[in-house]
Amino acid sequence: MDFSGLQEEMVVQLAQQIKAPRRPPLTRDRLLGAAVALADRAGIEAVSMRKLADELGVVPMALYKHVANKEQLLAGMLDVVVGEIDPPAHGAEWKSAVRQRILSARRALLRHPWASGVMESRKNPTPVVLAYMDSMIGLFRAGGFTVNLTHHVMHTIGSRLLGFTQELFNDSQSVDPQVQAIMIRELGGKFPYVVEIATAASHEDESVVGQGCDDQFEFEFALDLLLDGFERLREQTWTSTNSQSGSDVTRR
Amino acid sequence: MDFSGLQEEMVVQLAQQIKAPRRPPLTRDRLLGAAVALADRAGIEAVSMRKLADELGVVPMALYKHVANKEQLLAGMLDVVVGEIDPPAHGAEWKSAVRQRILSARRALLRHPWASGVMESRKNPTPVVLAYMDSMIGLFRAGGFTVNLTHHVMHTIGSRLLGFTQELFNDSQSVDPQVQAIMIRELGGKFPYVVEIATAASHEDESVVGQGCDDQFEFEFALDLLLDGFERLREQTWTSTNSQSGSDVTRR
DNA sequence: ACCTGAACACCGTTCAAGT
DNA sequence: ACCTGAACACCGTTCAAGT
Repeated sequence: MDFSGLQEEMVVQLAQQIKAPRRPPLTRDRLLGAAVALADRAGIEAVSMRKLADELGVVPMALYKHVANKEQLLAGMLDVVVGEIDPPAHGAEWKSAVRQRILSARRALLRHPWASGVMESRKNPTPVVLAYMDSMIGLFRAGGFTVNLTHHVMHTIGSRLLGFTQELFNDSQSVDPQVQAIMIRELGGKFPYVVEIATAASHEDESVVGQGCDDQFEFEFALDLLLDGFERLREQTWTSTNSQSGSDVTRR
Repeated sequence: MDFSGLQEEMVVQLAQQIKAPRRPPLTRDRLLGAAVALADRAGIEAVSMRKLADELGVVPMALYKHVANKEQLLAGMLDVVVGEIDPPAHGAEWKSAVRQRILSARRALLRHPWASGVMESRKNPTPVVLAYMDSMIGLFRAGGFTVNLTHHVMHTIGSRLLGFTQELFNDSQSVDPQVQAIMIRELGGKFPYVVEIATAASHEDESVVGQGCDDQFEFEFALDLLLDGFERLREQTWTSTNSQSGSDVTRR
C-alpha cells in the first residue's frame, strides 16, 4: 500500500482498459449529439472544443477529425435541431400547412433555446436550412402565390419561419412579484407607458398574478397577423411592380 | 548615432511628453466614442478591452475606471446608437409618426451594422432603450390603441421597432454574377424554389443584373404590412379577450 | 489613494514531436 | 500515417505590488 503517484496512475489506466476495452469510436453523430446535449444542459457558452472533448473522454484535437473548426460544429448542431421539425402536412391548404410547420419549428427551438442565437450569428444557411426554406417556399407557391409575392413574403416572415420570437427584450417572466412591484414603482415615473402595458399583461390572466405574458399567444398572434396579411395580398394579386412606393402595401 | 534599444525608447517617450504634455483625460464619452468608431471601422469582434485601450493610448485596466466590465461598455455603445434616432415628429397621425421614427432607427442601425447583433445578445434593455420604447408605445396609445392591443402590437413588431431586419440569411448582395450563376446551377437541382425566387429578385430591377434585392424595399414592405394589420385591428376594436384561439386575429 | 504590470483562467487552433 | 501534448496568440478580469 505504498503506491507512488505514478503507480496509481498506471493502475487507473489499467482498470479503464479492462472496464472499457474499446469505447465506442467517436463519430460525427456522437460528437454532435453530445454537443447538443451539453448546450441544452449547460448553455451554449459551455460548449467549447475543450469542454466537449472532456465530456467525450477525448483529447481536444480529436474533435478536429470530425469537424473542421468550431463554426462547423455549430452548423452541425443547428442541423440536428432543424432535423427535428415535422415534415409539412400534405393535403392541407397553404395557410394551415405553413402555420403548423412553423409552430413545429417553434417547438423544436424551444427544446433547444441556444439554437436561435446560433442561427442568428450565422451569415450563410446550411444545406439543411436551405432545404427547409425551399420546402416552405413550395407551400406558398403551391398555394397560388406568385414568385414575386412569395419573395417578399419570405423576407417579411424572416426568422419567424424557424419559430424565432426575436423580441426586443426577454420578458421578466418568472420574477418575484414583490421585486416586480418595486421595479414598477421605480420605473413608473420615467416610463409610464411601459409600466402600463407590463401591468396590464400581468392582470390579464387571472389565474396567476404577475406571471408575465403568454409567449405562445404572442407568437401565434404575430404569425396569424402576418399570414392574414399575406392572404389578403394574394387575393388582390399584389405585385411589387404595381406599387411605386412601399408606403401602402394593400393599395388596390 | 549609436542608440541602444533602451535609449531609443527613452527618446520616444520624452518626445511624446513634449508633444502631448497632457493628453485629454479619458472620459466615459471619449471611451464610448472610440469604441463606436472602432466597431464601425473594424467590426465588433475587434472591440476588445485590450485593443480599445491600445487605441486610446492607455493601459487596459484604465478602462475599468469608466465602465464596470465589457457588458457595460457594449451597453454604452448601444446607447450612443439609439441616441442618434430622431425624436418623434409631433402633430403627425400615429401611423406615419411610427413609420418615420422606425425608418430613422433603421438609418441609425445601418450606420452601425454591429449594433443589431449586440442588441440581440442582451437580455435587459438599457434605460435609453426603455425610454425609446416608452415613447413608441405612447405613439400607439395617443393614436387610439387600447392598452391590450398595444401590448400585442409591441410584441409583434419586436425588434423591427429599432430597425432590425432579422432576416434568416444575408442575401448574397454583392456577389460576382459569374460565381452566382455557378451557384444557381449547382443548387438548382436540390433547391428549385429557392433558386426561382433568388433569380426572380435579380431580374426584377432591370438596371443592374444580379444585384440582389432591395433591402430598403423589403423592410418597408414588411413594416407597412404590419402597420396596416395593426390599423385593421384597431378599427375593429380587437381585444385578446374576444379571441379564444390565436388562430384568426382578424375575426369579428 | 491611485495606477498598472503581471498573472490567472480560460479560448480556438497550429505545429511538431512521438509512436 | 496517425495521434496528441505543448505551445501560440489571444481573451476579460483579478490582484498585489509599486508609486
